[in-house]
Amino acid sequence: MTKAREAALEILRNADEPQTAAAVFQQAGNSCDLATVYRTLHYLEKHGYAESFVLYCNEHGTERYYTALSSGNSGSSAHRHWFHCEGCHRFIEIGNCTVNSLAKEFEIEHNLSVSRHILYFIGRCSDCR
Amino acid sequence: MTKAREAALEILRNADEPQTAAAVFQQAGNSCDLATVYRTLHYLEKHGYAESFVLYCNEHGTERYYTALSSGNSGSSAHRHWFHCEGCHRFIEIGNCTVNSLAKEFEIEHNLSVSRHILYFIGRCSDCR
DNA sequence: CCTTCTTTGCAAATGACTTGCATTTTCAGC
DNA sequence: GCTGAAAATGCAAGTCATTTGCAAAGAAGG
Ligand SMILES: [Mn+2]
Ligand SMILES: [Mn+2]
Ligand SMILES: [Zn+2]
Ligand SMILES: [Zn+2]
Repeated sequence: MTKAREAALEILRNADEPQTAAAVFQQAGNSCDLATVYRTLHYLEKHGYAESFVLYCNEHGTERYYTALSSGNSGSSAHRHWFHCEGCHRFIEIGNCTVNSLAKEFEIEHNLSVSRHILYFIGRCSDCR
Repeated sequence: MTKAREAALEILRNADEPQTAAAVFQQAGNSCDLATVYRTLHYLEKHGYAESFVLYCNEHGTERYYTALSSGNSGSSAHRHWFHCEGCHRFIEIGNCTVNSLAKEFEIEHNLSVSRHILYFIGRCSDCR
């Protein structure tokens, strides 16, 4: 765990919503190169410290968003899903992920394996409706 | 409905899985410009003839995939969700979308409105496991 | 025909993300 | 501590899906 990785992970952990590479870069105070931020996020995801999803929004286009995953080995956090507001572009966490059971059924039905799934809502939050 | 739009929509309707702009372009036999294909897909989505989602895959990177939506006014097709195989990159349709009820609950709980949602599975199909 | 509005082709631009390469860190073993 | 190989980083250039400006081609209506 290098300094840059520790820093990025801490930023994700303290964030209350998914963060783009650019956001992490900025919060890191430009203390390292953007390319390093990208490589760092890849590392964190690959090693189970974070997960990501791509989301398209009219205003910001297509970007990858990252969230911390509580400690690869110890912690138990199931992964999370989010609602994204098209007005203020904030994220709101969606409660318990009920997709796993659906995935299980699908796996059996088709004799295949689902390694992960992506789910998110798009709409307008109470402030922006 | 121009000729190019009709052609693109027909391609989406005949496809048994989501198509990228490049795929539509190619199937159209390069009969029109790629830029036109993009504009056409935007048109189809905006007017309820198609829907899309962005998906990231190691091999093809981040791309937008389109599917036909049975006829904006008449047809009744609820939208669909897909499983994407990381081995052969084929898509398999996931049965009935059970996310709407989840979205409804979320709307009430947070007093907001969910206009759409994105859900897909990633994994390996029976041929590729 | 003629005018006006929309669509298209072509080429250049955009922007998120990736990569090659030279330089710096990290860190295990001495 | 010192040393060398392996891993990480900065910087700059590249990639690639997607978008956009603009002028030419079509469509619609009178
Ligand atoms: Mn947004
Ligand atoms: Mn794929
Ligand atoms: Zn909002
Ligand atoms: Zn497969």
